[in-house]
Amino acid sequence: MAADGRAHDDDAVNPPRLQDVADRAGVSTATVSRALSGKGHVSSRARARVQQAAHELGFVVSYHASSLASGRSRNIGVVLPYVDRWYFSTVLEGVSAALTEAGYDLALYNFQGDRYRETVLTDFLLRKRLDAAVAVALPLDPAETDQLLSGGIPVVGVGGPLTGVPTISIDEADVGRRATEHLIHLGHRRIGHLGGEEEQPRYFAMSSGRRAGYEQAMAQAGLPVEPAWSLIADYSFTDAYQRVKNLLADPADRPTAIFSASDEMGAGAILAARDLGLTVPGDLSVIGIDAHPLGEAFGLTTIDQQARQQGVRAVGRVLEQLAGTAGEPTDEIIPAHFVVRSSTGPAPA
Amino acid sequence: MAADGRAHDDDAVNPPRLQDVADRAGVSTATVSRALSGKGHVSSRARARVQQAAHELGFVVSYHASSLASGRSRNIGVVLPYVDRWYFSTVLEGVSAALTEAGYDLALYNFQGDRYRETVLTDFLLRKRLDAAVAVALPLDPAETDQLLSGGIPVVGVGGPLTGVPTISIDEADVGRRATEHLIHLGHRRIGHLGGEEEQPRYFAMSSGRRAGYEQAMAQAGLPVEPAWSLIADYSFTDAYQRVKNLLADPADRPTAIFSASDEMGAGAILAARDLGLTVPGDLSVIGIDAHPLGEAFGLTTIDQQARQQGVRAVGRVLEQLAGTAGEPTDEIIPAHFVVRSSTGPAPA
DNA sequence: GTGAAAGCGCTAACAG
DNA sequence: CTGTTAGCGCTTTCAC
Repeated sequence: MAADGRAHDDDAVNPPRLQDVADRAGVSTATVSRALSGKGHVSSRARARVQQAAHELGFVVSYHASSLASGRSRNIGVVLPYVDRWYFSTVLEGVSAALTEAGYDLALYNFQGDRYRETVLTDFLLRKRLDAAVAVALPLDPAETDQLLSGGIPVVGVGGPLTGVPTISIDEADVGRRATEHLIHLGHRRIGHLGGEEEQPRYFAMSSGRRAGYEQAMAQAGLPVEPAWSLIADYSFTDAYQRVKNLLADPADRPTAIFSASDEMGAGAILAARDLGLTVPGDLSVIGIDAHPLGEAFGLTTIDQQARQQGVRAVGRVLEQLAGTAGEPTDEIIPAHFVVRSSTGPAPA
Repeated sequence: MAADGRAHDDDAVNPPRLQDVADRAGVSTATVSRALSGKGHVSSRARARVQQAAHELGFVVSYHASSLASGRSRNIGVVLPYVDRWYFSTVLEGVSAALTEAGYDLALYNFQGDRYRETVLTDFLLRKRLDAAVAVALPLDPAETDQLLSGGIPVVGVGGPLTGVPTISIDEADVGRRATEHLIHLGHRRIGHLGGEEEQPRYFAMSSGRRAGYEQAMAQAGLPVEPAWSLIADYSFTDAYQRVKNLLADPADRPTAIFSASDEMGAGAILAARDLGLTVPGDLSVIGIDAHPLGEAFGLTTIDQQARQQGVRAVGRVLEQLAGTAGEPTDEIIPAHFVVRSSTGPAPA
């Protein structure tokens, strides 16, 4: 048993407990707890012995026990309707990064459209294993919000209207207005809009803000909003491609520019135009919102909404609340910047 | 206080405990526990009273306490290198769905490339709050695998080589071979390949399997593998677009078909071809792998690798292991099917 | 079928 | 600065 590469002969069965570390370091469990958590005063000598012992034993605290005793779990829930769509997975990436950095675990709750909306809200979220929650683009109704809040934990929203909860987002209307004005300043007067699915208003309330900005800019410039040029797609490349292709099919009556509420749809619009033999931006200008990586190859002009950063900030806010250093529970606007590429240009003569 | 819409006047402060339910139902906490968990025998009368009381109190078990006492947490970890790339987010969606369905919580551990590889493996995964783990496309080295396994919990791999752990995946080489043969049977002899980044072999070992299948098919058909036509991209649309554009720029020496290891890259290749005035499939045929939604609008022929289903199956396997009903810890191959669209056609004369 | 009681492993007063 | 001592809320033998 001496030739064995592994350490001791008693390290097999049960994982070491706090008591084991205490015994080995010759102190009490209370001291071990303090030394390891950094809370409370411990002599540097004792601390060293404890750390040494803990290391030798390969000790790691049991989170269940720790959580039960302390009431805190270093675990934060992230609730979202989708996980396989660009905006959501990008926000998730940001949330995940910030949480890992802060030493928190991340519990993922995915509605999957509406499939588990009810289940997640009632069964999962309330098991009191969360210190806080981040809700991504979830326009919950008042009852549902109450439900979410009834856990008594801090909740921060991202990218969607969530009344009663501090929210991180871009200024949807402002972004819509600026995108439209960009086209107007290029001389376009026949400007169409590609917006999000209205049949899923619970999730895509954001698209209505962008549309509002578009209409506002058009009105301000004295330009008509042509209903036939207001397309509704499901935020996907393919759906936008198809709809825009239909829109552009009639040479006699089509816009010279399109403001798309998302880059994926914007890219689809560009492909549709090309497939009809139109040039971009010669015959049609397109601007999107997102800074989706796909836009690069299409030369898509866009407004970066910093999705990842939205997630990072949400975690920042949540941690502030947990630390008790939070200020007013105000909403926070993430700045959005233009990324001008080659899909927008002067209106054709 | 009677006009208050809410129930009792004592429901404010602390959440109800098992003891509260027991008191109200007139039984012991042991009976409540049995009745609510369904384990052990309880008279139907007692069960009814308990459920009634629990419902009235709005009782929900504390998972921390439950986990500490039972050693099980109904919480499963998912470890992956990215969360904002198609394959990973799609697998995650499948895992998430299956887990929610089974009543398990999902703890997300995201390496973010290599950024938190170490941290996740050492700090997070070992806190013993997981019943099992699913590792997605993580070619860990033996030491890391040991680390992952040292928690003593079942681990199932998805889509990547993970020696010592049962893995769910497609047959990479077979898929690469079939895709290539599809092109060969269409009469193509000048066939290029668009593969994954070799500089990230830890994650994209899968691409080497597809490449191997390609080379195998080419050899079997007596066709040469032209090194200049073997492109390496980073799995992104934009990078593929750029590289393929460069490849196709020389009319004198270019392939008539490309087998792309992913749909995103395949779509990028199609756009590149079009931007050079080439027609697809007239001048160039392209086939990808994935069934990525983006492929539809491009008419991209592909092989569906059922990414979501891979995630679902992984959960199935994990639950089997947890239930003790698992068979041999064998690897499992997910069938992959052709989805023929318009990007592949007869080789030009 | 049901209750009593002993923990699960850790934290947090409270003394000292 | 450190040890003692209660629990945290639930599960689970072990008797009855």
